[in-house]
Amino acid sequence: MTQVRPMRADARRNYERLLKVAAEAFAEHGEGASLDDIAKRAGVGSGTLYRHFPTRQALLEAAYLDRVEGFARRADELAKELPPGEALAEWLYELCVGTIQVRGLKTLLGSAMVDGSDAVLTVCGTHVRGAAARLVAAARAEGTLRPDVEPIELLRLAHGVAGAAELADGGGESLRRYLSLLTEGLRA
Amino acid sequence: MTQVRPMRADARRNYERLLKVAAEAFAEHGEGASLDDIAKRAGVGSGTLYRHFPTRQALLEAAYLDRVEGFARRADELAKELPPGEALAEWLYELCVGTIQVRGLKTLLGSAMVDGSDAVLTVCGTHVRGAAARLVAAARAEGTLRPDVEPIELLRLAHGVAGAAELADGGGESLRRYLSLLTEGLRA
DNA sequence: ACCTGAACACCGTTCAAGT
DNA sequence: ACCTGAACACCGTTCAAGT
Repeated sequence: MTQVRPMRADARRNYERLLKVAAEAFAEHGEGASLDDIAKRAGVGSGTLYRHFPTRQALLEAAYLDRVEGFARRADELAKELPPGEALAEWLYELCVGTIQVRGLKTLLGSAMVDGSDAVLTVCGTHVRGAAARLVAAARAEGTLRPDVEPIELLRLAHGVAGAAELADGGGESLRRYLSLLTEGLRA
Repeated sequence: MTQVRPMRADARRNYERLLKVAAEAFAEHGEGASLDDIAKRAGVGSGTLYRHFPTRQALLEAAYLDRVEGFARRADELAKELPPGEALAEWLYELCVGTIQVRGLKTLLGSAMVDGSDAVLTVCGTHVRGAAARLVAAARAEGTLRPDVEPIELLRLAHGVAGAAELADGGGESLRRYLSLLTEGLRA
């Protein structure tokens, strides 16, 4: 393990300002938000932004890390409050709401669900996959979930359903309906 | 109805070259393909591109119109060959394959499925919604499809599932599985 | 009527100069 | 060690000048 030296005071200040501004900007303008604009709003040269976050993806991940951790914690909360099947359903619902409401989070969560060799060990991916795995295991043991469905598949399908609901009403009532269509199936 | 005067010969030539080049460019680089590049490759000034297609969306729609019409025709073919439920399933599958394989088509089909007041009467939307409506009506009459599912909902869900499959393996084997999970449901 | 391409505004990214 | 901001390349869009 490499030692992480503490940042210089000004660097740390810039880093945190960037994170805060970036979270706002991505939420407002989506994942395509202007990086130059983020640097300016944070009162920082554009080079500084690139020093801290070499790619847009890195900034996106850092900006929403706490939110993603929130989802992971929420999974365990729900697991205590509800029977496994309902906990899983509710968690997926809340995940979808976040996906739809916070522009930029969709891309981030999506990239945590791709089967690309490198993206698998992304911090964000670890959190969300872990949480899903715990909920799925419980629901399986309870016997309410098809035993052949993998956690990651569930995450991807929910991600897709969030997209479908977005097409319908930009995240209004249809989300709950579409999620229930997924769990119930389409057969007569 | 407004009379459509025939285009001047050079205009028509440019129009068609633009369509051809645009279809290639969108397929290769996705919906974000450089418009300037498309104009150059078509041997045309950038202003000419904007004259014919005032928005990127307009160009996208024109470039893939024949493909979308192809999907509509395919729906009727399948309706003759297969029992209604299977025809619907197969059509949705093929639609998803197109969505995944031809970059740019995803955005176009997606915009044909949004519930935005203006997008409803888009040419592309009319085609694809009409085809879905016919297949759904038959499957409903046959009794294999939940009677409360609207055609447009099915299109949106399939679109979402295509996205999910894209996350999995970029459009390989998982598409069939995810579509069947949707139709079968997730319950044990 | 239609086309061209220069002009403008904007953005991402790099890097030499500064502290 | 870190920051700044000018510089470069690229892109979308408009519009005056041309045929």
